[in-house]
Amino acid sequence: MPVTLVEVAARAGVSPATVSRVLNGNYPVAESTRQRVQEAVRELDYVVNAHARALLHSTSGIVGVVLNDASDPFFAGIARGIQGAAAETSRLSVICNSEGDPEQEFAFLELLRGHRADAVILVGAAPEDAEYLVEATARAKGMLSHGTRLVLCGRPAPGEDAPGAVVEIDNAGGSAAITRHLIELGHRRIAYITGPDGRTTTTSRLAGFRAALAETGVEPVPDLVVHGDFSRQAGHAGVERLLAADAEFTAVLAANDLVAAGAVHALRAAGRRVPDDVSVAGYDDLPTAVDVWPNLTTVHVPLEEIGRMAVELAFGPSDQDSVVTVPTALVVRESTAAPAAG
Amino acid sequence: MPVTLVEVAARAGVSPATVSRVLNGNYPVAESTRQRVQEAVRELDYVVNAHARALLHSTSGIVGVVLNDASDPFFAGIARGIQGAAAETSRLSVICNSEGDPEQEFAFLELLRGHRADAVILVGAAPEDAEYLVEATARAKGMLSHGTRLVLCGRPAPGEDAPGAVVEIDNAGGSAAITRHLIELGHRRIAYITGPDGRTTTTSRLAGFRAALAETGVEPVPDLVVHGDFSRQAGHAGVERLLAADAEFTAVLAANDLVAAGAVHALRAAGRRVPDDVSVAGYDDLPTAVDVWPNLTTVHVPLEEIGRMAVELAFGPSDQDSVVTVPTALVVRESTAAPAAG
DNA sequence: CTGTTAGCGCCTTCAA
DNA sequence: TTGAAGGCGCTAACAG
Repeated sequence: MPVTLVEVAARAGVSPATVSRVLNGNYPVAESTRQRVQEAVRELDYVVNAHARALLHSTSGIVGVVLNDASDPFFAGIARGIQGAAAETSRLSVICNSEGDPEQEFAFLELLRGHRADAVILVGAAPEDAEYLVEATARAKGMLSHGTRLVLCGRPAPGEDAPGAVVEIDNAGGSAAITRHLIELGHRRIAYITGPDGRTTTTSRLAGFRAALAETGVEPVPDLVVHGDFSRQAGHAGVERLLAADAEFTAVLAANDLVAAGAVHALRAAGRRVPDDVSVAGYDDLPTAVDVWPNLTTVHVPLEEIGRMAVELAFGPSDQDSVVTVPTALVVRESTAAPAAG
Repeated sequence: MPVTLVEVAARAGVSPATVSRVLNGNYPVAESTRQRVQEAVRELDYVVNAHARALLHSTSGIVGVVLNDASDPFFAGIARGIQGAAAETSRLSVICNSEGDPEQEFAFLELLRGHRADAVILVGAAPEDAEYLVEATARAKGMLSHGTRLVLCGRPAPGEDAPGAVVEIDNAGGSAAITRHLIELGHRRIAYITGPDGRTTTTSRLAGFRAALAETGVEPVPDLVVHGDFSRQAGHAGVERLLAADAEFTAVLAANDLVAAGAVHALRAAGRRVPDDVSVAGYDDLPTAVDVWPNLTTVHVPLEEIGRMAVELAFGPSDQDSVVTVPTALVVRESTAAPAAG
């Protein structure tokens, strides 16, 4: 039903080729002809068919983004950066929520390949099991060999031989920094509420925590590490579990700010003051970190910038598959303090 | 560079048409042939070119979503619903952040039209000026006449004659309900921090507030209405302005939860306890509402459901342009209480 | 059941 | 400076 270039040509009394030339502007056309064509375009409200164009160029102007859940503020921040950078170059970003499910992730990859996405950006932690790794690497090679750039964002490369660019977050470093902060304040018994099992982000943040303990000679207490995911509920439940077990701790380090928010909530519900009785620290510096009271001490991760960087890598010179590691920064606010004396 | 159907056909030793039939499965093909074709598809890692297909069908499997900012939890919630519903029918949702700028909004509409989006969903408040209305109505007609369904989501139809389906939120109703809640608690001097000027949502929420005052005979105090936008900063600044002006109020009603969070913050910074000294209420029931302490009394808006509904309207029977109004519900939590005696 | 043909809307030679 | 012709990858007739 939409208007075609031929109709525009007819109306303007020129050939289709001429219309095309006016539209693309990369070819000399007489001023008067150009005027007539542009008028016809306006009158008919014509817009080029992106598909027909994509068919010729075998490029679509589409950037695929696959992430767990775009309504999660972590992903939302990165997606925002991607979308902005993509829009600046007239590209459309297609956001796909995989719900963290590899099946869905692959299904979206397939769909995006069908749409001949110019690039696909995979955002967020990846599963760590071997099966996934093999499959993912194979997929990655498939995309690349079919002309779609692949960028991993917030996850490490699946293996040495896996192609594609990578924007990594210094999770271990940030986690170590915030752990040291707690230790410097005088905390020795620090509880840790983890992210979801078997994801790269969970592992590296936990590793940073442990590294900082080791490095400063603070003895790790296995019972103080409780499992969670990246949700507020996990933080709440984690603290409740610690409390129910009569665990002794003066600080809680959470896998992210959402978890920290839940932890603060549970602590308050149990009558513990934050930070007077227990310090709480988060990760990611999500917008919510300053809604929580007391405002969360956390690790800042430049989400939007990470998204923009991913787009740059996707469309920059692709001579080598670059790996960029984004630094993180400790942000001290109100939720951490020295432990109560005694 | 990607593999084409012809190559698959060559490898399988059949004609392109046969491959097409196997792929689409809507035509009888001998089992043995099918096997051979499928094997070739696998070996070559072939995926149909969605553009070539779209060219034939003049349908693209793309749902365009235009909103202010996908990282804003309000939009994120709706977008999530849209994305889920779209994915269930193998459609790709394309999210475009217009930053609330009509220019950008129109630019995206254009882009999406170029991609022959099957439907476009416009999410969030619309500007109220006449110029925009005219332009928007014209655009809407353009899309429709070119075969793209249009759904407005969280904004009223631009005019009687404007085509397209609409999912409206009962903003005035929810606002009135929460205002009545405050009045019933005993509040008479209620401050109101508005959303951004000249947007439909701002207007209708404010209207609901005023209607409830009128209906219950509480005298409105113009000085207690301060302007804001939908951000935390606005809430903070709004309260600071009220305080600086020595305004007397026992409750603050905010245009949304983000604003309410900022208001709580500013009140606490000024030494006022919430809800003991001042009650605070928000709107939208965003995830953050329960991170704020005290947990926010607010109006629940079923964001994800609204998104799903928009998709249903987009692809449902289009005989008539339906208008659905989504009800809202008061959620009483901890941030509101009776005013201090005296 | 399978192959051949034509054409979706556009752009890019090649000629004029 | 402009027009005519062919083809991008796929599918829907139409034959066989």
